[in-house]
Amino acid sequence: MPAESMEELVALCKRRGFVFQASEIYGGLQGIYDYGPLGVELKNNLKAAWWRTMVYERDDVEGLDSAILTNPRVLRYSGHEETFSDPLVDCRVCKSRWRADHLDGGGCPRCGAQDLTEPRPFNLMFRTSVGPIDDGSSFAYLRPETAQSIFTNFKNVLDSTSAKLPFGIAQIGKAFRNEITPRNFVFRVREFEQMELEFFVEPGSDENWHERWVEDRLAWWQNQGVNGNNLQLLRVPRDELAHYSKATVDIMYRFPHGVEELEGIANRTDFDLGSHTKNQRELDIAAQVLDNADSNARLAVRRQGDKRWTVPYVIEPSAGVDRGLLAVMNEAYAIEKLDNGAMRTVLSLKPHLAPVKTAVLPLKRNHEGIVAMAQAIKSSLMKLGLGRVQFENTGNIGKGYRRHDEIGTPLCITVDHRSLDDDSVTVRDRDTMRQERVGAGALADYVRERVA
RNA sequence: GCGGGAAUAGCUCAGUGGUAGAGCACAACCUUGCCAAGGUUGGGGUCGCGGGUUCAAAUCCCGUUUCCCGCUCCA
Repeated sequence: MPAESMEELVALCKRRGFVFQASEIYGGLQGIYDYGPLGVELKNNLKAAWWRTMVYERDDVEGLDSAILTNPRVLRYSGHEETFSDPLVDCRVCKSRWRADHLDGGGCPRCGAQDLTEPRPFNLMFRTSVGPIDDGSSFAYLRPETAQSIFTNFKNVLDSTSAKLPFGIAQIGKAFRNEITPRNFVFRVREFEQMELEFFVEPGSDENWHERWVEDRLAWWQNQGVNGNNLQLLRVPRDELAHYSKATVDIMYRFPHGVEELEGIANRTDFDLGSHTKNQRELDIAAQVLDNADSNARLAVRRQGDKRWTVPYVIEPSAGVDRGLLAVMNEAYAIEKLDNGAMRTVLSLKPHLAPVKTAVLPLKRNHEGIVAMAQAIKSSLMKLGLGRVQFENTGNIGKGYRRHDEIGTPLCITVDHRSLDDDSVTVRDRDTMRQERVGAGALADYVRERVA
């Protein structure tokens, strides 16, 4: 049962330390958020799951971690300087906002009024000055997507790994967009994190690969605990496609605020490599690209047989980390009525995503023997390297369970009087609330099987 | 950026011009010992921020920031 509203999730995130408003003590900053102690664990786990699937479990993908500050030329030839800078005008009569380049000069398209504001450039890309002198002569953009630096590193990766088509380059990292309206918690924010794969294929095989990636990505989200009923595919209409795209399929998720994009899988054709390559005229580039006199690299592969240079097509599965976190949290969230009539909030996250893997609770708070044994078990579990193990000495076992239900801890291990006699503990399952008696010696395997 | 709503303790809220409150949560101790238990005690708020009106402002006025809801963008 997902949350009824975004507010419920926001409240839980704040209360338990998943997500905070950035710069909060100074009034915050619109569309910017910080991840707290549990949020960073959940986010890291989600990213690790993506990396495992996209890089470790394949032999045709390499990883990359490139810089955020980007030479403006990259974003000029990528088309971002052109398309990410929209002059906007406001209608003073009906208060609507329009892109100046979409107006035909006949006034406001809605009410026809001529009382429009002057077009104001609205740059969706952040820029910052580089070097000690801030006179605008030397600046860099904060990348608006992680994709471009994958393209600009195409030759580096190709030359250093002997990759052959089809192959991909994966990257997880921050990107920045000066959104007009940040909204809906961490759904649309100005500083966000992307998980992007650029998968390079032979032209002509692109449509097949596109379909395959859509299926793979849909399956992946379900493996993260997202119910397939809350996912749907949207084939983006031709007139709404991004400037680089031949076809895009969005994976839409039923967020608390509505059905919106969780991941986009685009067929970027040879637009990007074509845009960034030198000697464009010698290559057979299908996409319309800017003449490029600045690039010093040929971003193409040479076919073995006829020795022709080919600019690969690119299939791009591009997912939002923050949105993903919101989705898996929302899916896991439930408020349940217990047999005794009390309520509990439970976050039934998949164990591999849970911020805390196990909690160890002494049944009696001030009992030296029980507390010492619980602490010993905590350190031994910690050494398994499965993730966070928390020692929870609340003095009230029920409260401890409630707390760990709410943050999604899959297993709670309780040390009681009997533990001191027979060296066993009870392990309580988050979802069923059932307990099992486990010998301390068998605990490591028991836990490993269930939370790894 | 425009229009509408909101902001008081960690949370949920009460408090309509006169010395900031409750419940829950949190901390300590006692009791209990497997699903938010009981008792005692305690910490915590310049009422989002800035200005104005007033003898006096959480309260009235103006501005501002952030969040939420509608218009534009999209991972």
